[in-house]
Amino acid sequence: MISDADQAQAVFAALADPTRRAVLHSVASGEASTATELAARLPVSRQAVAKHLALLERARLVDAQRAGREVRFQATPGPLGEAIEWMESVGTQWDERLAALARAIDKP
Amino acid sequence: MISDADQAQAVFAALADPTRRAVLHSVASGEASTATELAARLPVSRQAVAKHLALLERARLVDAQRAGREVRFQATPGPLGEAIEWMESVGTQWDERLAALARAIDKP
DNA sequence: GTAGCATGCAACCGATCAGTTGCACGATGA
DNA sequence: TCATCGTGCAACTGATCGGTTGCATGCTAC
Repeated sequence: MISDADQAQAVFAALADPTRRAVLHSVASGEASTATELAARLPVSRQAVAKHLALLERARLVDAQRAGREVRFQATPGPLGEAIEWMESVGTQWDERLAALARAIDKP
Repeated sequence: MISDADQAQAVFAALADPTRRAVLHSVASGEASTATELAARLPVSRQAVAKHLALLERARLVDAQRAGREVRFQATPGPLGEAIEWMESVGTQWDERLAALARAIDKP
């Protein structure tokens, strides 16, 4: 089992690469759903796309489904939400810190 | 000028490393705010922390302020929000896709 | 002024990553 | 059946990254 922190980290790592984000975008919008289709749209080889899809699958951002001789991918919504939650929790710490600073300045 | 997409990408790349997330967490919560303080709390050298802080600063997640002979860092809330917006926009594409799929299944 | 502390800069190492090419395997359709 | 197409596996290269050590610089306090 992967912990929430590891899950969020896998999502951030997956989203850090521009090509991978393009792959995810194409899959999420339904423009393409197999490695070959994606490679035709992007300026990289099919193998490069396949590697990105494998990484996205490990991060649980996409899901693979075999259909005959081809493998179709689709986006799964869950993990993105967890990453957003993490970011919001850290952002809240920010805000509290800034609020505390503001209070400290207001009350001398 | 850095575009929004590049900005979001810099944030994701910054958040992909666990040590860097620990650094950001400590800075955001106000536990430590100089490279030396952070290095004392984390199992890495001061230089490693300094590199992480430089990267976080490039991603505009923290802000440096010189105070005499030391440099204090503080978190800046903006870019995290942009990254969240990007994730939510992609997530919305997901949801619309899944909704369309559900409609297609419901209406034969 | 001088010792001490925080920072900055540079070189280096090992690991990981993005990408490629080449080839083998399995399903499909004429 | 056999040519074709999509996929999977493996090896390789170049670049980047996280981390270290060593040394120089600059502020501070006694």
